[in-house]
Amino acid sequence: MKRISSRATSFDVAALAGVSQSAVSRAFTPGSSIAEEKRAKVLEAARKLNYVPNSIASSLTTKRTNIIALILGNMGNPFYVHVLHEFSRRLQALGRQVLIFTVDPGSESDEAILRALQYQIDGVILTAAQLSTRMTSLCHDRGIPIVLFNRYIPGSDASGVRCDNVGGGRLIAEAFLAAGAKSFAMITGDPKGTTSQDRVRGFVERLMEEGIRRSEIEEVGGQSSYDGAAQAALTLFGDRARPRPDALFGINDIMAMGAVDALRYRLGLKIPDDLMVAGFDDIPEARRSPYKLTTVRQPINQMVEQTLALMHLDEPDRPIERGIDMPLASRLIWRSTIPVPPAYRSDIADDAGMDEG
Amino acid sequence: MKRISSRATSFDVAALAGVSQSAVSRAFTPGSSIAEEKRAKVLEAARKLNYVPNSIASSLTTKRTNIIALILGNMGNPFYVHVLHEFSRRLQALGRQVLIFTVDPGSESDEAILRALQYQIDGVILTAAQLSTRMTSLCHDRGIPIVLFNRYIPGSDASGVRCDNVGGGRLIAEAFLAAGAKSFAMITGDPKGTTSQDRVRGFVERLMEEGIRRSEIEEVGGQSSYDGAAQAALTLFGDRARPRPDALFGINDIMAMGAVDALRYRLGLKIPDDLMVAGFDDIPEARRSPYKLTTVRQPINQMVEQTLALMHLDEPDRPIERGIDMPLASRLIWRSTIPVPPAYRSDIADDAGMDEG
DNA sequence: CGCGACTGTGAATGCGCATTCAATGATTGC
DNA sequence: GCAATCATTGAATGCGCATTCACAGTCGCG
Repeated sequence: MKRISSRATSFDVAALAGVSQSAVSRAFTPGSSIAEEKRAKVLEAARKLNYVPNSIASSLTTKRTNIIALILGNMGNPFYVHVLHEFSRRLQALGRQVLIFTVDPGSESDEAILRALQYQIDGVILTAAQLSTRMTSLCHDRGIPIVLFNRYIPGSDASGVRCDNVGGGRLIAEAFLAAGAKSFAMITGDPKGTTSQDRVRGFVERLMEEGIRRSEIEEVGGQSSYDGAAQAALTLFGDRARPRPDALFGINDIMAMGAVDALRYRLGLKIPDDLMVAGFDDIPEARRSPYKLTTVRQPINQMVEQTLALMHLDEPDRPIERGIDMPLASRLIWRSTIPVPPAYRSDIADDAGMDEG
Repeated sequence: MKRISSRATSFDVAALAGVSQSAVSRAFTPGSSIAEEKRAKVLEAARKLNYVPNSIASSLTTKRTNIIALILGNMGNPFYVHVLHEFSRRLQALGRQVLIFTVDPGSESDEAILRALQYQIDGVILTAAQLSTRMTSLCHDRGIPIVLFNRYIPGSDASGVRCDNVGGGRLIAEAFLAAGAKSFAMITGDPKGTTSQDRVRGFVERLMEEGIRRSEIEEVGGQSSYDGAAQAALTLFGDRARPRPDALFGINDIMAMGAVDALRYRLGLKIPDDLMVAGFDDIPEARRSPYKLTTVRQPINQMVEQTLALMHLDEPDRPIERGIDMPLASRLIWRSTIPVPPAYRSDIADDAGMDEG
């Protein structure tokens, strides 16, 4: 059998149903003017022919493909996997589909956007990747909304959705201080990403308010992955000669998890007895028994919701909002990697009943 | 600014370059007959106009969209996330993109395939979901290859790619037996999936060869997730009155991990001292220190490779191979959740240097 | 020097559908 | 009962591009 075989077209259906091609098109277009009886006849004929409307052809006239490009920079971080899942679910419910573009973490996404543009996508969601202003205007000039997820780009026209990373960093510092920590370390991620930068900034800012000098806060950058963080933890804490910081901030949960495992299993440290640790994101994995990570929760659902709102897919003619950046509130989740000070006892996370889904 | 704004077309470019629209088309089609000098002129004009070829329009004539549908049934299992990542990378390298369809685990994927068909995708990869034969022929009739990944459907025309799950189940049983286990339990997943069924079958088969009766092998089904398995582990082992099996087979790694954590942290059991555990898949997470799961490795790269080969995207006119099902060999990875018998000492996994990527 | 074999080119066509337009019959309001 | 509205309908058109076709130069080889 030939690969390009007989796919019935709307004309074929029209012929079988004894109506015009217009009628077939109307039968499949909700809200268009067609007699119920005729529509039934058309659908019946379509069924007989195994007719499936060609949405590629239709988007040629409608200018809408119902495809959203999702540019993913770091699938190794479960946070983005959950984001992907959530977008896929929500967009499918809205009659849209997600077209995936993966790029190397931290690298330019220009090439991916160019490819996306060829598919005439209705919108772009960008996670974990850089973006040139040229690409932003390329999209905007065509009326295609582009939303930066979990990041922003200073001076960029593109709108972004994120949580208050600076505030979250402060919350972590606050928690460490409340638990009595005196010396601090950080494992940071992509130095070009505003997300990592902001978390560091809030964290450091708060510590400096307590008279701690920036130079006293040890920092090691790693690849934004479990293994990268494990490596970084070893370089930070592996040297027995140096005094050991008693609080470690992992810039995101997956890195904090890598650090925790390295500290425990490679260096034999007890957490939080020898050393307290915090993460950021509150990915489902952070709740699991081996970790019980104290962390800052990102409001993923709200963030997804706001992203969809910014794209206003149902009102394609509305002008695109430029440069919007309203950080959502983040919240500290107390678990077991920081000793809980009495004042916070009532805040301890009750993870029972929370399903990973 | 209007949402539908000026996207330059090949005619605009042609006008600016002083050539025909055909020439523009040729300039962007590798291997077509056009003078190098003219091509340069066209590209220059295209650059000036920010022209991006409309691949939607072109696929109307070429009948190829370069889009592959990936139907995902269980994003909660990291195994499928790695699969997604791998397909995305490989397909992008081949100039294709992945369109995501998520369905509820274990549910029918017919509706998703119908939606995929509307996008005139060039191929379908199906993971973790059921499939009716009607959909298979719908795809095949249109010359669209459909490959079942990590499963097969008995009597179906669709080809599949998977590893030898029966053999893998046997390997697990073998390992338990070699380590001296006498009583056995299983936590199984989707009862409709051949993957779970086959692993169980191989496992049970091997045990029965040793004179163990099927009825002696305890079994609890759970949702195919970390939490589902944790729950199942509690119902299996939570009852102190009953004698405790000394070997537990988690039908995949994520479930084995859920079980391990529940056993350790909820029931205070030591692994492998009180109880040995094995998983299946060898996801990167299984290597991590808290788990060090003894498991069966699925050859993901080979499986992806074979899937692409079955779709032979570059030879669209070649007839589609029907009902192919050649299980790939799987391999036992010894880690720490089963005591390693002397005979297997040399097989212990050396995970150093293996990066999660 | 001459004729077939090529290469490069533009005009024209069609891919499958949504939409516009004008026409039809049906229904309503007064 | 008559004009005015309304709901349906099909023919025709165009979306942006690849491809076919016919034609004009070019080249090679005898």
